[in-house]
Amino acid sequence: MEIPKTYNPSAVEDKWYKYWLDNQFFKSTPDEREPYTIVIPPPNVTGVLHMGHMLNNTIQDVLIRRARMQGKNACWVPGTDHASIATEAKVVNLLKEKGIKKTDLTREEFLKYAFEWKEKYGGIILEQLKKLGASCDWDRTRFTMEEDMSEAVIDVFIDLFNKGQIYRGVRMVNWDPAGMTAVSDEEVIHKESNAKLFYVSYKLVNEDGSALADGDSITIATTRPETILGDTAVCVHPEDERYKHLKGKYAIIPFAARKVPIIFDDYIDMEFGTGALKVTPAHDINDYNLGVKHKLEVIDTIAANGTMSEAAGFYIGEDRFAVRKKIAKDLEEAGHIVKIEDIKNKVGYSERTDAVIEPKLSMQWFLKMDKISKPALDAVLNGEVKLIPDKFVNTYKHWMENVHDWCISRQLWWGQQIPAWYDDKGNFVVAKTHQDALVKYKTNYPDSTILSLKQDEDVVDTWFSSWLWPISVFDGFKDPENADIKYYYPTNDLVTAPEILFFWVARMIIAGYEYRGQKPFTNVYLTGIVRDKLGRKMSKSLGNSPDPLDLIAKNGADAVRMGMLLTSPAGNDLPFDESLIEQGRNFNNKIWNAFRLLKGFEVDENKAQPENNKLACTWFQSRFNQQLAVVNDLYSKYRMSEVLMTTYKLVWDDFCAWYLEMIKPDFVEGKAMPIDAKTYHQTIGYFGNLLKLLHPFMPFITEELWHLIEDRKDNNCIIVAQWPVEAIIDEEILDGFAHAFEVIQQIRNIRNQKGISPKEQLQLMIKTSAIDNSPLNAIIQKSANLSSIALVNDKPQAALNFMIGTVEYFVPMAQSIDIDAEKIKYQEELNYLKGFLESVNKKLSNEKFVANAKPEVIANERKKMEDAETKMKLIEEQLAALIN
RNA sequence: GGGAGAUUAGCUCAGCUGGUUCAGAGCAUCUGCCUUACAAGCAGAGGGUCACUGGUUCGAACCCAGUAUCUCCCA
Repeated sequence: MEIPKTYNPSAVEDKWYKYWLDNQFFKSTPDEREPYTIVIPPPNVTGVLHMGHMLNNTIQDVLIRRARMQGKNACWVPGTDHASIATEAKVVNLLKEKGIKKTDLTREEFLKYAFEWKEKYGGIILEQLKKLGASCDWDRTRFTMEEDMSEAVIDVFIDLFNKGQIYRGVRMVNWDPAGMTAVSDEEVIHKESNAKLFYVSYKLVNEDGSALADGDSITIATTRPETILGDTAVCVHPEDERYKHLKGKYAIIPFAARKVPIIFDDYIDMEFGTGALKVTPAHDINDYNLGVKHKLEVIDTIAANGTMSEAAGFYIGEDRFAVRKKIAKDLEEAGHIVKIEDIKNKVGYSERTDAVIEPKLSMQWFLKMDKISKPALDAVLNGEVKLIPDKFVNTYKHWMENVHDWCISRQLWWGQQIPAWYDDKGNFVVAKTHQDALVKYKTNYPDSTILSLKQDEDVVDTWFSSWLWPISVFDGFKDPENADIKYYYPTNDLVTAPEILFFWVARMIIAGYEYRGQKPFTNVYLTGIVRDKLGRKMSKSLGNSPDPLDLIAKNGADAVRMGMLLTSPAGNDLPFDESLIEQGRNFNNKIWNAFRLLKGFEVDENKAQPENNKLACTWFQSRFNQQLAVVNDLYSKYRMSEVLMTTYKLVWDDFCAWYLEMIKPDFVEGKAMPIDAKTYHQTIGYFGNLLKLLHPFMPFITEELWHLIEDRKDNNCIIVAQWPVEAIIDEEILDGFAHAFEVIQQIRNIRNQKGISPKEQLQLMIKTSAIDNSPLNAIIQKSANLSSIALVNDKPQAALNFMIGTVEYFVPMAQSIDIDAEKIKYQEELNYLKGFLESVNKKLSNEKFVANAKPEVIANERKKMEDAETKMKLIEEQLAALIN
């Protein structure tokens, strides 16, 4: 059968994925082996696979596959989260297209639509992960809104409420007028934008309303004139000379004609604007704080949907941004505008709907964070939970030490409904069911005759369910002593993006200690953000992200996986370029062709193993073991791209370029000689070991070749093959070959410079007294295509020379040798060595160096000196010979 | 405004506790090759004032201070 010259992944990948599934290689159940567990960061149920997922899940799959090969019981739990805001927005839009308004539906009807939507589209992203090769235990797939997981969320809410950790309160929240819900601080994206700064004059009056004698107005600066109608004070700095005389005076709000006090507070930045700030406690967090401090009236002039409310008194029902323009014009006409400046400021946008966030006072549920977060802070500081890279520890610490209470309610239907039950007077109890609530209510309010309570309309934040993920995927709430949770928890590694270090990772650690008394995972590997060439984050909205599935279809999953991991050190951004995938594809092809070579060998079972091949085998064995140790060490440090690069070079350079060339049989009269059986079988063994090292990165091609290179039984798959065991490294052999390779490279270099074809045989002479490198001479002879290697005492006539270490080599040349060029070469070398020797001598003659440096450092300097002197002597001899 | 991090070859990155002939890797580039596994390849080569300015030290890419630029987080 003819083996194609290039590797074709598309035929291979689906076949093996199905084979792995059919043989249940991804499946995990508790047993006596050591567990190795990863819970997936559940992708958003509305999501489709993007480059960030690719990176993230490839890393998880690499870790899982390696652990599996190490004989651990590897369990990767997949699933999705319900993403309240995003999903509800999707469903609302879908209904709108059908002509159905959300407000016309009951909660139950709406949820029915939402679940239908989830059933239809919610699993897409998981199917896409399969194309990538993700070896998740799909039987364990979970969803944050499924019944058991939701029950856990409600139980946790009730528990925390009973512990006094959850409270209800009025707070300034980030209101998303499009989503009609509060969002957390972390879900607000601040963007720089161009704005206008309006300078507006307010009339000043005395307490009794009479005009002031001197000057009659104060000018404030604001970017939000539409909030003027909610102003309840004007604030200036107590030290500000311009305004000191206004103590006890009042300002009149335009249009509203309200009389509000001039207050004094050193919060004010005297430099900004006019140094006078209009105070709108209902619509700005800082103003709100001022309002609390100075006991100001709060007038909420903007309604939930972003239009002016009744309380505004003017422009009622009109959108806030329309009103901004309108009121500016009206103020202008009324003579209140002093000037308008262009400025840049930061405006908050909702991560989910992209609407401009409106700070708004509203009644929300909060989780107190001060006490509950303490163990989670300690765990990271004392290294019980490791962040990789550890530079994130600082960020984590800073956040956890300044943590705000967590606003956990959302004004949505898609999510777990808050288990709080109200009577018509606003009294409430927290309970799991209506029945429980009534019982509790009777106890708390024995005088009430009420027969039914109304459940809170809101749901909890999605993170309030996903923070339980590492516990709830193993049913650790429903059945805290079950076999799964006891076996798999705490999990080992979590792989996620730094963006959600706080809203998810920190909170999972908190929940872990609160509910299991244990960390949820040991290592948190924080990936970078995948960016395009211009440094922009790859996102659907920018349209700068290639479709991962197209990339897979075009290049194969193995090539894409490799491309993703080639340049992605933990925590650093990954500037993605399709050429990286090309490199992955080329590498696949290289491996494929190594296989073709091996498969093409004719094996002679009776032929004895030649010395050359025996040596080559010994060398490769040691080289492999040496690099295996490096790889294992790099894995332990989670340096994935370095693992990959090390393996890449081991395969390409050491195995293909050196080893295979050494053992490749000669051609005699146009026909390849057979290879001896021993070398052949050893080589197949090495190739298998290399495939194992590659498997976590390139699962498909390695599985394919695993089966093509040898006949194996059905269950003998590389996915479950044993990871190679570290073995002895013969340093002497490695050094000897390193030296031999240098000699070969020098000879090839000479060929290149002199334009001598690789086919033309050359001679090599080695100056004796040098080390006896003879066992490797045969190898050098073959790889450099030499007719002979001879030992000589003196430099032969008409020969080029080079030095490796302190050994001199000569290559006789039929061609004339440019003596001047040779002289210059020697002279340059000599000059370099002179300078080098000088610097070494300077060190050694420095008393302080000799006194302070470590003994081995000094010994090293001495050796450097000696080596340099020997070399210089040799070069001087050669120079002298040339001149004669 | 506050905090964190970064700056090393054309690009993307390593460089541990300051000391090995210490300035490295991959890609890209250049030169020569379609040599019987692979041109998605082979052989070889050239690229750097380690952002800048000072300091500490016998010795600095590495430690310290300042400056510049960039990124991220928070307000």
